[in-house]
Amino acid sequence: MASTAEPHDMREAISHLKRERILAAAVDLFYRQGYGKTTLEQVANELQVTKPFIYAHFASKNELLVEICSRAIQLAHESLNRAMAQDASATVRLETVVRDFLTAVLTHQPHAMIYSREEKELEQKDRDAINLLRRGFDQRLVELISLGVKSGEFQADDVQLTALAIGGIVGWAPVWFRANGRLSLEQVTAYLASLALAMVSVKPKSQSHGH
Amino acid sequence: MASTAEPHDMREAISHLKRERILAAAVDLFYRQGYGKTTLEQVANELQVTKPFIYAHFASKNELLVEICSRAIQLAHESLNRAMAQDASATVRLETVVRDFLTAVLTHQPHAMIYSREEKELEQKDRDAINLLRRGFDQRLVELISLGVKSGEFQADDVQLTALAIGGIVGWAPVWFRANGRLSLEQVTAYLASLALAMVSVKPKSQSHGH
DNA sequence: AGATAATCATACCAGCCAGTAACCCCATCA
DNA sequence: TGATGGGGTTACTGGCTGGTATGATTATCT
Repeated sequence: MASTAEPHDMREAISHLKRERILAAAVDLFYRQGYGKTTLEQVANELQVTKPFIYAHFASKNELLVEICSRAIQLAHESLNRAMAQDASATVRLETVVRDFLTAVLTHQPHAMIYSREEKELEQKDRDAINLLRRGFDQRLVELISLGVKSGEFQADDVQLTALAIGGIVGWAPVWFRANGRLSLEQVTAYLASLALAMVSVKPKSQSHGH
Repeated sequence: MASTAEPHDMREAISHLKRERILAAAVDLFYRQGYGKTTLEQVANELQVTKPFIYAHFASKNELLVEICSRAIQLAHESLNRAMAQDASATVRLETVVRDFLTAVLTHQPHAMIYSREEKELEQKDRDAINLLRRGFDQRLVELISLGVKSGEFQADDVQLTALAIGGIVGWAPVWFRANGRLSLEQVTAYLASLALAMVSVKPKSQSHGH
């Protein structure tokens, strides 16, 4: 009787594992080829299985995309929540937010790219739900910058535009970042965060950004 | 006999006009629905014609996309050339480059968005040709910033990353910009240009950004 | 071991849509 | 008014691919 519980957990764990594998393969192919040019058979081949295997775990090709995009946003939001949770000056918090958020989108670069590229391929309702989250990011950034302006730490004539500009630096990073490039992920995020601070007129604490 | 020349010009002009109309309709639909979800019949409907009409002017659906993406880049490059041509300080030139470039991508917002979204849908060689141009933009920005650093106008520990950050502000703008939004295009470009200058530690000439 | 059930492959279907072939209409000329 | 031809439509095809019905294969339980 004690043995009946474990197999059930096992089943669940295996099923979960398979879902993850499928998603990983899909992410890889969608990232490299684009959603439209990727067939489910290619995804299956990558896993050495066949199409029905995928349909045993996902209802449709579109569901794969939805799951990938949702995760992209969730990851971003989690990092945002962590960064915002700390109780510190607006300067420190903005620096942390940019760094953490950049870390999230760059460590999950394919997810981020797929989301921004294939957004239009989603069903309407999925788009709406996801875009709501995006609005949230910009909104929180606005609030944070406003806070810094009020406290006298920041200087910004237009907090909205400033937030969007910072969003641009972050959102564009997955386009050009290469994991094995000249600079490490930490160096990139640190430097870009300092640039974000410069946009709100925070003088860089003249520290080298390492090498 | 003098009448034979004009009709030929006419023919050409008409053919050109038709191409432009087709492209305009395609841009509109690709922008709103995405390339993958848009059928050529929809494009034809938009123009009150039928599919073969399109094929009389374009060899394939893909050729439409290539043309649109090429134009996006060409427009950007032209504005870049104009801005770089002037003989002025690095500060003035960077300000102009960012403004002009932003103006280009925002006045042709759909082109810019289609290009960045559907890049993967292009044939390999088209992608290569177009991406070559993009590299050029970043490269020129790097050179310009380096120039400003040498002249003492700018301060930037890493000119490459700084250029990419500016590229991010510009490249991301079409994502959120709304033509009938709170701020005019001129206000947006002016403000974002000032933010770009702030990133290279150029103090804003404390001027209001208008309303 | 034999029944049962879950899992995945084989084999297939159906619809959508890019691209085409054949025709038609109308303007322009003789 | 009849011939010519180019521009456009109607009507079609063919292949690709998302999705599925069926069956083989293997694990699980009695």
